Amino acid sequence: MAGGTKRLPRAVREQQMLDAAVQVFSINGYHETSMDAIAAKAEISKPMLYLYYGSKEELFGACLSRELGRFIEAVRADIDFKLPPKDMLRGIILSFLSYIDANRASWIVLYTQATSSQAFAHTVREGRERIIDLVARMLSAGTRNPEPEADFQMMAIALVGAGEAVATRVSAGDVDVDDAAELMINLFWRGLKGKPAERDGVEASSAPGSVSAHL
Amino acid sequence: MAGGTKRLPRAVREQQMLDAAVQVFSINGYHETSMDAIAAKAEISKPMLYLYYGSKEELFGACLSRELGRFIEAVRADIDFKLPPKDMLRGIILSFLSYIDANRASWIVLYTQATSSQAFAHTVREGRERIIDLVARMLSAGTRNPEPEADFQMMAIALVGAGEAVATRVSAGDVDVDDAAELMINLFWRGLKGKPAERDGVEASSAPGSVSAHL
Amino acid sequence: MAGGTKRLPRAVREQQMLDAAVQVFSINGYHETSMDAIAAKAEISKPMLYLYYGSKEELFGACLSRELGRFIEAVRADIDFKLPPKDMLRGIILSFLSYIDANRASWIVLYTQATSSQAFAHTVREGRERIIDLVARMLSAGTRNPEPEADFQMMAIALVGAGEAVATRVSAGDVDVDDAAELMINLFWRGLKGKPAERDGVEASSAPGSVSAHL
Amino acid sequence: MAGGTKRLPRAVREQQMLDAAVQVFSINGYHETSMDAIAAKAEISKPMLYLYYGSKEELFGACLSRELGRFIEAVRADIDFKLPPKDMLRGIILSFLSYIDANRASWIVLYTQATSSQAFAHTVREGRERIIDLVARMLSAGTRNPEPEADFQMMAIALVGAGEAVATRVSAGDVDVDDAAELMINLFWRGLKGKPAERDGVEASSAPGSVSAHL
DNA sequence: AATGAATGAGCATTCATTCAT
DNA sequence: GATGAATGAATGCTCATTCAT
Repeated sequence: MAGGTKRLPRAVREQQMLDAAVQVFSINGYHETSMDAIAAKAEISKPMLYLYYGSKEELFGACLSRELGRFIEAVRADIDFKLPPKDMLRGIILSFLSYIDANRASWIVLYTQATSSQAFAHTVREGRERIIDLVARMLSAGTRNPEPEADFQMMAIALVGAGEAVATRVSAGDVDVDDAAELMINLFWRGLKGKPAERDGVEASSAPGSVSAHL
Repeated sequence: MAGGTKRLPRAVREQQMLDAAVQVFSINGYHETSMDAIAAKAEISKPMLYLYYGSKEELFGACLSRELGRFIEAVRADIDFKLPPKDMLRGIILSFLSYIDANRASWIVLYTQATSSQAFAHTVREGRERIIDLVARMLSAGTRNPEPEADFQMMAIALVGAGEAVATRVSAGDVDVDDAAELMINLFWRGLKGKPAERDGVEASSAPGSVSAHL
Repeated sequence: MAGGTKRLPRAVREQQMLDAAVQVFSINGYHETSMDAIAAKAEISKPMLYLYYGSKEELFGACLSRELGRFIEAVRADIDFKLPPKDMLRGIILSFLSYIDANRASWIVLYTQATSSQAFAHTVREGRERIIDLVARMLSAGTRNPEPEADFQMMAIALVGAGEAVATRVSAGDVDVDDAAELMINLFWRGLKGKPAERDGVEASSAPGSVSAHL
Repeated sequence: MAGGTKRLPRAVREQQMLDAAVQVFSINGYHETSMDAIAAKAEISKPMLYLYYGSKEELFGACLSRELGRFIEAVRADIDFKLPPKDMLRGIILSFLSYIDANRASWIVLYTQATSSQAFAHTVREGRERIIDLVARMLSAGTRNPEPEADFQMMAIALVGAGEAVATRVSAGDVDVDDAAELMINLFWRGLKGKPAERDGVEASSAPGSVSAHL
């Protein structure tokens, strides 16, 4: 009734399939999703899926790549290396969380799914690495001292990890993006020692009410 | 005739099975692991597995619970709420990372696996929540001001997320536990504004060479 | 109703399966036969087939081997190298044709099937080679002169080829085993030059009525 | 736009397709060959195949017929019923083996393939029958006595069977055509009783060195 | 208490075949 | 005349799960 037996150009079908696949995979997970289900969702026949993507694994890989690419692009595009450090940090955190908030179903779950099967561990790891590198570069850009490269990398890992965790809550609808972002910014900017009520400006590490004073 | 058919007390059998299951699950993942493989590893018959655990899902759930419990217990046991804030932070981070370092195969992979299937999302979320609560309470313990409960919760989420990300690297053997711990402590304690290089003592937020000065 | 859910020892089931498989394969051919069909015929479930034989190919291979073995054994057992040459020839031809006559469905068709898929060409070739060697040895045993080995081999190939062709007719019910055997014996014994009509004893190559006299 | 879409006269296309089909079928076998593969080899689209031949089965049938026809024609053309019997025999054997030797890929394999699927058993049987009739007629032509028709038929079956077996070796490159032909001629001409070193002329059934003396 | 034997149900994958252009 | 796009229908194979012993 809806779609049916339309003759579509290759490129269109590809996206149609990927859209359906991302959707179904993200709901049921990789293993629990059958090619039948994807075909049904895409309103095409199973052979088409195989014709275009070869196998379930490759199809998932294609989903992963597309989503990964979009995500990284979105984050990268929002970074302005000319801004002051803190604003850069704010920018990347907001970008990160916002993207995921706007693409919950697809991204987080795909991301989650992908980590479970060794077959995709590689792809995900690579994708995450790119984000981490981005963040590490940002950290590195904020300083002139030759801090050890490895340290920035490690910090980036922690930051991104924190971001993912918070993002998961965001995507689950548990928390508000802006609140979460603000909190992360403060947390990472001045640490637990100087925290957190102060929204900005006053950076007194000994400000009254700071957690650090007591923690 | 004789071989293999030992009559073991229930409790022993249970652990024997769980040990085998954890091991196989952690290597191959939940879906890629067959009950046959587990039975073989445990050197018992499949019906035994079903007799004791009812289903694959329940068996995995049992693995998850046991490992989760051990992990949380290990971390909790290492926290001393009477220590000064920073030492508490150091303690929990070290405890967290050390445990995972020592139990890589089992824990991280199980953890990873568990997140992929909706069936276990609940259990994992619950387990993580307990850790987060622990951390949140720790944060809360460090202050007297009535900071909003939710903020501590959020911070804890970020902290634990960072911890998990770093732990993954630790368990992969990519980084050294102590180095990672030190870096996290500094990062979280004084934030990016503060200088990570300094190992301790000197907490000057304006110390030369601090990342914060430039980032 | 008939077989059902009996618990049979491994060895029995194996034969039961092989019997069914040989039967179905021989009727429909390798490719046209589905594992479902075999399972149905054997009155067991498909997983059993896989448990016992691993794959369709292996199952067919097992059929092939069993039938091949039986056939070769039957022929070999009937050869008496102490008999006079012509009697040996008669013996092997009769044995060959009789076996096939008595096991039509299974053997010939299997034989035919097997040649079609490259996967089994090897096995069949090997089996045929054993028969050919047997025949070649028989030929060789009848002479003292050092005829070139290769010549006996070649002759054996021709003989066996003729045997297979005739056997196909026998198994198709087109001709009578004894008539066919007699004719082959005469043909091969004295060649086209000799008279095929004579049943025995009189071997006069110039006997009136011999084909050779005129062909 | 330009490439590949040549408008060819029907007859040419038909041969082009058949050539491709024969080639692919002979390499991979009937079942293992997909229409896609044939279309690709013929450098046309699949619908063309269906337009011209209706179905895979019919296409294969067409291949079979063409090759069968060529083969029979080749053999028939080489028979000269006016030659003396033995020369006729020599002629047909040489013709038979030579044709196959020169057309290995196509013929033997097609032949082999065809026998496996019941769908073509008929066609092949018919083709073989024509060869057998040819040979039977030749045998019959060599004699004046009214031997039972059936006996010539039977002998022809054996002869052709032997021929096929030897031909298979020839086509496999295992043996030389001329050697094989010479051996077959001798074998069939004077039988095992009077054999085989003597190339010709001397037909003494008791010639020294003959297998017959001892076999 | 313990297991070898057995299966229902499902899933990825492949083709021969056909429209719509 | 020629084809890219599309599919219905099978089929091999696996696995969680359960009896009968």
